[in-house]
Amino acid sequence: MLDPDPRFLAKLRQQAEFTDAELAEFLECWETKLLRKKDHYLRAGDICRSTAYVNKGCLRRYEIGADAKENILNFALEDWWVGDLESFWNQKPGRFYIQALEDCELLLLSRVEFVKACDRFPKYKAFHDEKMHRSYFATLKRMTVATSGSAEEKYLLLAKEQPQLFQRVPLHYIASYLGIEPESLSRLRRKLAGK
Amino acid sequence: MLDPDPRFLAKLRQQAEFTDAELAEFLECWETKLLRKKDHYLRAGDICRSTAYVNKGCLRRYEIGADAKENILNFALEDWWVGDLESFWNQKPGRFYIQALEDCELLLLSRVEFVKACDRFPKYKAFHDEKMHRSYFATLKRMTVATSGSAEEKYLLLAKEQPQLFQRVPLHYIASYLGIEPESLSRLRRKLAGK
DNA sequence: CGGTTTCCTTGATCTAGGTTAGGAAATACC
DNA sequence: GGTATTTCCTAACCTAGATCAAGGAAACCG
Repeated sequence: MLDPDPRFLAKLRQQAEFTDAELAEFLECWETKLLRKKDHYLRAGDICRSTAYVNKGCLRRYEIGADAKENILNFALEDWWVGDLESFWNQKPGRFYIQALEDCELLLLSRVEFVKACDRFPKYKAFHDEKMHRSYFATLKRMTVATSGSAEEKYLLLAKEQPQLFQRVPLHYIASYLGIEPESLSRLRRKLAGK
Repeated sequence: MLDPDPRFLAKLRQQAEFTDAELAEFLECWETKLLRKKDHYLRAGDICRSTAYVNKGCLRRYEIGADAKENILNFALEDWWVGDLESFWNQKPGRFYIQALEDCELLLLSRVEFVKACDRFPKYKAFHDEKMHRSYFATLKRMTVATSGSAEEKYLLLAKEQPQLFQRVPLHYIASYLGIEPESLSRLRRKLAGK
């Protein structure tokens, strides 16, 4: 049934300090969700009703700006968490889209089960809070990168930090993530290749 | 001695649900810190050892990028909180500078007292967590604004949302916040004034 | 009070990246 | 197997904002 990535279990054992017995009980609350390429896990206006772990596949999170352009905030590969934490937190409609770029397998814990689990396993609540903090700090760092420096710097940084993305994500999505047009990315790559 | 803004007390009473007796005890742990214009409350490399409330004055939070340029992340007026949450959280050196733009009066709760207070008043811990979440969600929103749209759009948005800033903060700092050069801001304002 | 910063503006020039308009290779679809 | 769509690239031109250079006004300081 549920067939979690070993890293999923390792995290719960190490970071949330679950025992094997607790883990077995906890996993009962989770369910598997399959997404076909291009399916959306979440759309703007939806309320995020579960926390999700990427067991298999690759997704992108984006929003649509006032100018009707898609603006990619991040990609999620295996062993990442996806969702709209704000919407999940306050159960109000969010503004993000989360879409599968490949066929995906997500592990879901519904909001209801999440609340129960936080109650039953305080260690899990602490684990989730910690995740939220890390996510906050990562966003702050990302903001620094996004607002300062040239497209070239941002490209080189991404190439260094997440080279796997280039094997799995079309370049025009990478361009959107970098905040430039596909044409500019193409030019940039040609320039860098010629060096 | 401690002479908090009424809004400071109101927040603790309403959001943290402190009783008057608890409040009196809690306030004992706080201290006042005065900053002269241009003094720094925090510098890159410092460990943030207190959580601070702006009782009076105006500050800017900025970082210095790889290109040695100052990059302003936000301003803080009265009734805002300032600090480096990441550094305060994990007690490691941070990368932000926080500087007084006017003579300021801050109310500080040291890290040590903070930990005690979280223990003694779980409601305060919840209040602080909630603040942290709001701060996270605000950063996410700010990221959207910062990475999409023209300088003009960002300027008009700021003028609408924080008009008080223009009375108290030099324009070249506003320019830095908007991610443009002072010259560009000057030209932009002339263009808008002529309309 | 005069001198030095700090702050704002203006003009001329430059450039990264946007825009527009193709067109070819790779994939998916019937 | 052939058509349609998606993905990726190229080239010519354009624009927002950076950069460089200069000057003036206000605030601050001895």
